[in-house]
Amino acid sequence: MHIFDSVQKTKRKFTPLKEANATLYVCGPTVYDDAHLGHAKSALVFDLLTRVLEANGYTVTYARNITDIDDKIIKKAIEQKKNIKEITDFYTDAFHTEMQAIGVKRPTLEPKATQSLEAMYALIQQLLDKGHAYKTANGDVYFDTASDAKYLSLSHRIQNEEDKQERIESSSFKRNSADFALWKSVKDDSVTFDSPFGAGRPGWHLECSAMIEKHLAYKNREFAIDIHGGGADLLFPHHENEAAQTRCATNHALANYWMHNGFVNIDGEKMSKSLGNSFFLKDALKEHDGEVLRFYLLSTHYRSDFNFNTEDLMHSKKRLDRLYRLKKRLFGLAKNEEDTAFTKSLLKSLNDDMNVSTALALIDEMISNANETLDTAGKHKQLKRDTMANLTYIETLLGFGLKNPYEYFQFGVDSATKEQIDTLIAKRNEAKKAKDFALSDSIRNEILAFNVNLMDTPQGTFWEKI
RNA sequence: GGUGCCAUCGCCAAGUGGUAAGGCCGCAGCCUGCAAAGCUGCUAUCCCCAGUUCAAAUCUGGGUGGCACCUCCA
Repeated sequence: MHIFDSVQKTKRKFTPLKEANATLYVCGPTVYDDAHLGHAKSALVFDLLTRVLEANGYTVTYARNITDIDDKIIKKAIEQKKNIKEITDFYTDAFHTEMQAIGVKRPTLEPKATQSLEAMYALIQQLLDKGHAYKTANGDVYFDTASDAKYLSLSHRIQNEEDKQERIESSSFKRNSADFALWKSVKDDSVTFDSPFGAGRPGWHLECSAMIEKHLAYKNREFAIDIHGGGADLLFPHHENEAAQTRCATNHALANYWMHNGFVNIDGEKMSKSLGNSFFLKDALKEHDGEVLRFYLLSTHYRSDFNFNTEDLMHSKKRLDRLYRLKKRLFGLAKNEEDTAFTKSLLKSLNDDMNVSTALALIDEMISNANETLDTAGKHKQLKRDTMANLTYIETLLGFGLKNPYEYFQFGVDSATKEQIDTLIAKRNEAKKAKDFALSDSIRNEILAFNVNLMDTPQGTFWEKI
C-alpha cells in the first residue's frame, strides 16, 4: 500500500520497520470539552487506516493519547467547581461513547498524560544532559531549538529573523523565540506535579514524545514508529517540536511516515464557538445515525478540507441507503469466502493512500450489478452468496452496513409512532385488497406525514424514515 | 509579510501525460393500480492566457479567484 507522507510531500510505499507489524500514533483529544466534528474526522481517518493496514495483513499497534493535563482543563474545573479528574473522566467517557457511535474502534493503547509523567521526566533529563534543553531563572525548562540543526525540517519553515528578535525582547527567559517549554514551573497552589525540575506542569509537545518512547518505540531502529498522524494544524508547531525532542533525546527519529488529515468546516465557516452547538458530535448524533455521519465524513479524501453541511449529508445518506436496501434483499443469507474480484479491487483503491472516492464508486457499481441480477434472476444462489461476502467485506474494511437494515431505516422513530405506522399500513393493505385505491392512497398520505417513505414489495409493505 | 494547498457537470467528488469514475438533483423508459424502491438510457472537455509534447484536466510560466498554517486547536 501507498500513503502520502506530508513531510516528504509525496506518496510513498508503506514499508514497516518490523515485518508484518505497523505502529501508529495519533494525537488524541484534550479532554476539557465535547468532541466536535473535527475530532470525529481525525478519529475516522485513522480508524480507516488501521482497518486498511489490517486488511493488508499487518498487526497494527495503534496508540492515541488522552491529554488530561492542560490549562484549559484547569480553567474548566475552576468554572464548574469540580476537580480535574471529574472533568477529564467525564469528557473521556463522552469521547468514547461518541466514537463508538460512529464506528471508530478503540485503539490498542490510550495512554494518558497523567500516567506518563515519569517518561516525560526522563526525556527532559536526556535533553538537558545532551545540551538540547536549558533551565531558566524562573524554573522553566525550555527546548533549545538552536541546538537542533534539523529543527523546522518537518514543516519546511524558514526562521523569520525579524520575528525572532521581536519576541526575544518580550520574553526574557527564552534564548530564542522558537524555543518551547518542556516544563513549566508553577508556584501557585493550582494543579502541579513534583518533578526533578521542581513543581510545575509539562509542556504539551513533550507528552506525545514521551508516550511514544514509553509505549510504542522500537529501541534500535532508525525511527521510533512507523506512522505518526494528526490534524493538519498539528504539523507546526506540535509535530515539529515532538520530532525535535525525540530526535535530540534518543538515538532515533520519531516517525517514518507522517500523515495529516484535512480540516472540517461548517457551512463554509471555520468551526468556532460562535457557531453554537452545530459542530459538536453529540448534537449531530441526535439528528443523524452515527453510521451516516461516518459515511459522510469519510466520503471525501482524508487530506482535503471537508465542508460539513446538512444538505450534503442527506445526499450522502441516500448513497448509504442503497447499500442497506441491498442488504435488506439478502438479509439472513449465507455467504461465500470474502475473496472476489470486487473485494480485491476495493482493497486496491484503499491501498492507494485511502482513495475512498474510488472505493465508493466500486461499491455503487457492485450494488447496481447485484440489484440488476437480483431483479432478473432472483434465484441466483451463487451471486447472492458472493454479494453477501462483498457486503461483509465492506463492513470490516470500511465500517459501513453493520446495522440491521430494518432498524437502520427507522432511526429516530419512537415505538409509539412505529405502532401507528404499522396500524395504518395494515388498514391500507386491506383497502388495497378491496381495490379501494382512493382510500389506500389517502392512508398512504397519512403515513407519509410521519416523514417516512412507503414501499410495496413482494415480501410485504415496508417503510423507511426519510 | 513568510510557508503551503486548491480551482473538474446545478451540488458533492475521483482521475494528475493518452483522449473526463461515482453519488445527489433533473429528463425519458421498464416495473407498479398509482407510487416508492430497483433497473436501463441521457446530461461536463476540466477558472483564464501562453508554452512543452505526437498527445495535457493532468507538466512549465504568467494571471484571476478561494483557503490553510505561521498563537491554543483534530
